[in-house]
Amino acid sequence: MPSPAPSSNRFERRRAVTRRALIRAARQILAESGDTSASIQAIAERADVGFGSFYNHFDSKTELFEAAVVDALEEFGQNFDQHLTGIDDPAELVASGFRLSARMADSHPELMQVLRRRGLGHIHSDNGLARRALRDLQAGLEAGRFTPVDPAVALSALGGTLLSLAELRFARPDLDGDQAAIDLAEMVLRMLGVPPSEAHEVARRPLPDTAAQAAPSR
Amino acid sequence: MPSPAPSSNRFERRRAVTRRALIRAARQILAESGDTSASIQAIAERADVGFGSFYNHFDSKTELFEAAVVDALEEFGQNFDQHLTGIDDPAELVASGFRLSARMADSHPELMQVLRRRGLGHIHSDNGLARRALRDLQAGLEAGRFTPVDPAVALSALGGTLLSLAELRFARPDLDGDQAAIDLAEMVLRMLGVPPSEAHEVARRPLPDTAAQAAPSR
DNA sequence: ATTATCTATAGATCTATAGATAATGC
DNA sequence: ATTATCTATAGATCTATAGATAATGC
Repeated sequence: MPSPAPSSNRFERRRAVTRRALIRAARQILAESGDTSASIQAIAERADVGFGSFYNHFDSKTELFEAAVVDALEEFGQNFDQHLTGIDDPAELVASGFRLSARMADSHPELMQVLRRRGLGHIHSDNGLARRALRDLQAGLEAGRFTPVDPAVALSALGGTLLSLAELRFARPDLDGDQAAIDLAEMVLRMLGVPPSEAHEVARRPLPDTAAQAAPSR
Repeated sequence: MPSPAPSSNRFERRRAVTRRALIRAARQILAESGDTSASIQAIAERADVGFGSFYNHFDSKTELFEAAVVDALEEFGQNFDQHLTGIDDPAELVASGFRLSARMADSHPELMQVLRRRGLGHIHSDNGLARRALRDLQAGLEAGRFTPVDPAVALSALGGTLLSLAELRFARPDLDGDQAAIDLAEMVLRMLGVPPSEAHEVARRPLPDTAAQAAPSR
């Protein structure tokens, strides 16, 4: 869906380009104002696509915006894979993912805004971010690193705190974002059952160097 | 705002009735579908109010829906005051509030839906629910019951987990709601720094009997 | 021949306002 | 006399579709 369609003929590729343009426009709108009442005409214009083309790809605006959110969460998840390879300890994975997300408020503001505005409804759906979070949580539960609990409950707690961190960055720009992320990461670890002293240490382990990694793309 | 206007003359009272009718209609819409693109005409009709009256009270739909959310959160907070009087331990207050909220998914579904759909953006604003949460958190921090942290960060974490609990109830109706609330309350206490064994105990203290209290109002 | 995009447009809303109606203040 | 509500409506969108245009498949 986000990839340039590894598929066959030129028709399909052209189609995919139009679809992607629409989704990208929808993502921008979600990030900038979150106002999904923008007219289909305005969206098509922003995507630099003929008005009628919209109906070749989506039946309704709702459908388009849903696809845009899923697309953004997929990219969000891929960012994780890109930056957090090589970390084995589930507790460290969770804490690092948390802190990395906070930094994405600066490095990928569009993704972060989409998460903030639409993430809640996708905590328990299958998408690039939730899928990865659930995987890490389950690994931690099985390894005995976290206190046993229904994985869906753990996922709720993790997702909710992540969303609230995103919101915090916007409601209180005066706070030190990195420090707030560390504090919340430590709290999340305690929440999952990591002993307090250990949570304190794990949440402060150096992050993989984000700057050295691949560019933000697009 | 929610009270019948302790004010003076009949004009003002009539005005307040119309305004309340509009807010109530907006709350219903937020709870039922969350679709804020409902036409002003449809909203006025639902409120059983003349179409043009809308403009006597609000400049835009956005303004109305904002007012509706604040109104709902105020009622949410009042519900807390009603049911949690007499609890002194901040940790128990937080856990009980959490579990009480979960029950409100059944007893006050409209309030819960409004919280779920619009709560995130109000975690750090002054409203009936956040105000009370911040007060309890600060009491716990000052009493040394919670691990020291910026109150705004603690509020974020508490608010985020509460929202995610609301979402969990809808995404996974198969789960035992009370049990999930107890589990999450326990996790929240650990997150705030209450020692694990104590968190386990506090989260399971009997709740004040909700049934015996005053009726849901209106 | 097939398929996607684009332009133009009909019909259906929807918003905001003007002006009439009804109710209260003083 | 003042104020709020209500009804009616003009003007401005907005959606969905029909039909023309352009590009590729075979």
